[in-house]
Amino acid sequence: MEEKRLARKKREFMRHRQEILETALELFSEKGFHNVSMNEIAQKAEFAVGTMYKFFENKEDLYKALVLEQSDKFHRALTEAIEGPGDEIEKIRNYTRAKGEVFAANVQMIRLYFAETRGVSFNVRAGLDPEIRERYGHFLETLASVFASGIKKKLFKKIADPYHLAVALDSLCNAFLFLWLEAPERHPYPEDPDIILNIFFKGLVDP
Amino acid sequence: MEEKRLARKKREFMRHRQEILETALELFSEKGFHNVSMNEIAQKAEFAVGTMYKFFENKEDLYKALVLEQSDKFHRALTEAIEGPGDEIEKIRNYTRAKGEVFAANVQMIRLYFAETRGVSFNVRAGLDPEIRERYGHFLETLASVFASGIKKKLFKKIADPYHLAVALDSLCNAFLFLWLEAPERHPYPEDPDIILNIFFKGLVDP
DNA sequence: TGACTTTATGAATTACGTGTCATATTTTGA
DNA sequence: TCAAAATATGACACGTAATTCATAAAGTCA
Repeated sequence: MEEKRLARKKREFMRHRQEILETALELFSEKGFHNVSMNEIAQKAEFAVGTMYKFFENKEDLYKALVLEQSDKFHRALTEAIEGPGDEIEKIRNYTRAKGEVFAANVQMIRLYFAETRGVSFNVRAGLDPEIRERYGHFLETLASVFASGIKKKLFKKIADPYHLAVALDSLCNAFLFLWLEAPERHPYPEDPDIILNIFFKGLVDP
Repeated sequence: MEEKRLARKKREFMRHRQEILETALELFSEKGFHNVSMNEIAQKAEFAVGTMYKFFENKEDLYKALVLEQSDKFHRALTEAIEGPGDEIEKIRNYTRAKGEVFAANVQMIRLYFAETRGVSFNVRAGLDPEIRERYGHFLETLASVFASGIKKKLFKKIADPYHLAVALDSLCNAFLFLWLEAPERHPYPEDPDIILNIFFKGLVDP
């Protein structure tokens, strides 16, 4: 019974922690790290300020936990998409679709995610960047390997280095996500991944 | 003689103002708006804190002046590139080259510029965004019109809406600039714009 | 239920950064 | 050269927000 009690305690602890993270996500994504106070988070999450520090060492720690957790979710979804079945063209298509879907379903995360992965991370003095960036870099490598094998199989023309292709595709997805974020009704991307695939696959001028 | 003196004073004032802006650029681009104090800028620029307030109303005002000045420089260079001579293909090539050149020559600005144009602007509460964003949006329209006329002349295939093409090209440039920023020796872009043009013009799969 | 342990609370402490202003320094013009 | 005007200075007043901790509340178990 001792164990069960501990387990319940632990579960409860984790649930509370999660509630705080969710609240923090809302606030950080709306206003940015420096424009949100611990008091504000505490109030919105219905805890006392002091209680926050039972869950996280300090504000930066809370922020890091949040970004790591979220980016993990993203990278899992994307990796799954390109490691699923299908040939290389299919994988690229799946990746593009998955990226649109995950982001559309986690709008709040988009700003935060870009702020951290795109190197404009002015939020946390140091320490977060490396972890996130490395994970992001690793993911790009995985995507690059899809292009590499597609080129080997002659499915793709060798118009650029595979890693560069990965970077290019990813950046197109990001750019269209931004458009959509600003004016969802006017832009097609997460709805219709072909917008991106057309540009990427077809090329602008005749050979 | 009265006038001349005023002119010299004015020139000196402007020079000092410029020095402060340059120092602020270094610091902001390295650490971000919130992690740089007025004291720090003052010290590095070799002025007293109080003096800073002779040049700028407050910290936000200084930041705005900086970003506006810099983004102006950028947009002028880019607009020039696409409004210069040559057919549409040439213009796109010029734009891609110019973007690489301007950014390579203003490395410090890159982070700041992206932070503001990409909408991850958590830096300043409000007011700056609209101006910069509008200018950026306007610039994309100009670029889009190049694609539109290229399509009309059948120089380009109509694989996407011209505005989307503009967004796509711009985002490719940005992505490659980031790569270069992280590891200049390993990445080609500002040196060799064809990396981008290949991807953009050729397309990955055969028609 | 009541003594004891664990956890939550939020007022108080502490740290820090902006912006001010009385004073010091420099410039100007006689 | 010197007094008046203009300008620069930086110690400090002030506000804000992170973090702590003495105390209150809740939970545990005999």
